[in-house]
Amino acid sequence: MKTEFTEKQIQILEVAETLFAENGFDGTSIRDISRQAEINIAMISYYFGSKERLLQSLIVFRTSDIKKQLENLLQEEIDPFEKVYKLIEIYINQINNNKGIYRILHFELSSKKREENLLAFNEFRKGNLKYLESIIEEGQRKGVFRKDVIIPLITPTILGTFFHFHMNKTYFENLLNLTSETLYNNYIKTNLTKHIQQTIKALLIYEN
Amino acid sequence: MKTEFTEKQIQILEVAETLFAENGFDGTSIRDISRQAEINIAMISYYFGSKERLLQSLIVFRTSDIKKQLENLLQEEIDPFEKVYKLIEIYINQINNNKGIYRILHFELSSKKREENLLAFNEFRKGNLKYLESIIEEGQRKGVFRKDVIIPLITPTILGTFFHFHMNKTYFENLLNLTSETLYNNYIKTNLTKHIQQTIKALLIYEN
DNA sequence: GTTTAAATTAAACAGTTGTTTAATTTTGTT
DNA sequence: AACAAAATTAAACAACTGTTTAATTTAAAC
Repeated sequence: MKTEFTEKQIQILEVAETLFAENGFDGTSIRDISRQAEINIAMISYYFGSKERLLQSLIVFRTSDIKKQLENLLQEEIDPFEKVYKLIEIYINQINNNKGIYRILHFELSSKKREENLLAFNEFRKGNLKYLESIIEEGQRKGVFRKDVIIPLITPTILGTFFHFHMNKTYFENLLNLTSETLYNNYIKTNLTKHIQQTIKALLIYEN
Repeated sequence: MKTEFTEKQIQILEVAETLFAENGFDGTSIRDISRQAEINIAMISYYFGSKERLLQSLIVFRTSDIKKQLENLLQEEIDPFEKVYKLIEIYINQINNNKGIYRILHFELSSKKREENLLAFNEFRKGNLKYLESIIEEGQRKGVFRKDVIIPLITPTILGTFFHFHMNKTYFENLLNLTSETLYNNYIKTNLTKHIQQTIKALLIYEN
């Protein structure tokens, strides 16, 4: 799989990202993409081979630097609480800044139809889980976290909360009076992030 | 909108539910549906008017009894913790028993393309939020819950955690060695439900 | 300036899409 | 049995799907 792209290819990828995110993979035709990217239909097959492989290129193009960020976090000499807080911040920022591709990943890759294309992404996720595990185990060794947390279920709570909020954007904009894009993004960066951090902290500390 | 359906219509709705859930709305053709339901293509237009209205009928057909369950819960004379626990159980059971339609709702109704069809479902959600609010406010009055929880963000944590787990079924089956459908469902009913209950309880109690 | 490769194009390809038609069969009522 | 309404059918509709073709234009190398 190629990992570098020309300007023209990036132009196509960016249009594809927008349209896939808005209308889904099946809901977007390569004619829609070529029209909006102002290129000939044949260029998509010419550059990427097929519509399916265009999606795969898009995934490679966008999911790259979160791994680096997590590696850096692991090295930092801060207490476990701070680390968990920062981990949550990294996740939310990363997804929030790449809403398009994560919406696509969330949608298209969770359907049975396209499970085969999932393998590389699964490895990515398992890697991320390793980082979370080592942070939590460090906190457990230091005696500040509970010992009976089910670590693999923490990710669904972090990401699930965020996704559920974001996937129901219109509903929450309406409910919380977030009348502009800025207000919406601010709400995510402050209230929602804080809510998730608070939730995970409480879960890691509270003994039943 | 019709709310009662004949046997033949239900047969079509059930096939549509399965296929929409598996392949998405755009990924399913009315020929796929008619083939699997063993009826003529024209019958779908004849009964439902269009493919779009078939989806709307399906939503009406499936999202009906959770409201009743929540109303009954509200009347019960049990302490706030128990009520929250039961609320979470009701949600998870309801979604778990109607995986198909909730997958469709989660996917199709969160795309910009179909936001117009969402109005009725939004009312349904706002109603559900009212029930949650009254349970939590009761707990706050009785002095057992924190006062600064953002109630509208609790639903994303409950539903988001569950959805994220379920939407990534293959990944978690693999990760947690849930080698059969029974094991997977048991894990949801025990571990995942408990994790969510524990998380929300911790959030409602723990003071920073 | 000529040659060669890369980029771009319009057109055609063979299928599939959702919907409608008009004809036929089945069902229920009298 | 005769009639009307409802259910079902195959066929056709025009529009759209992803992909490929062969011809043309552009760019790079010499």
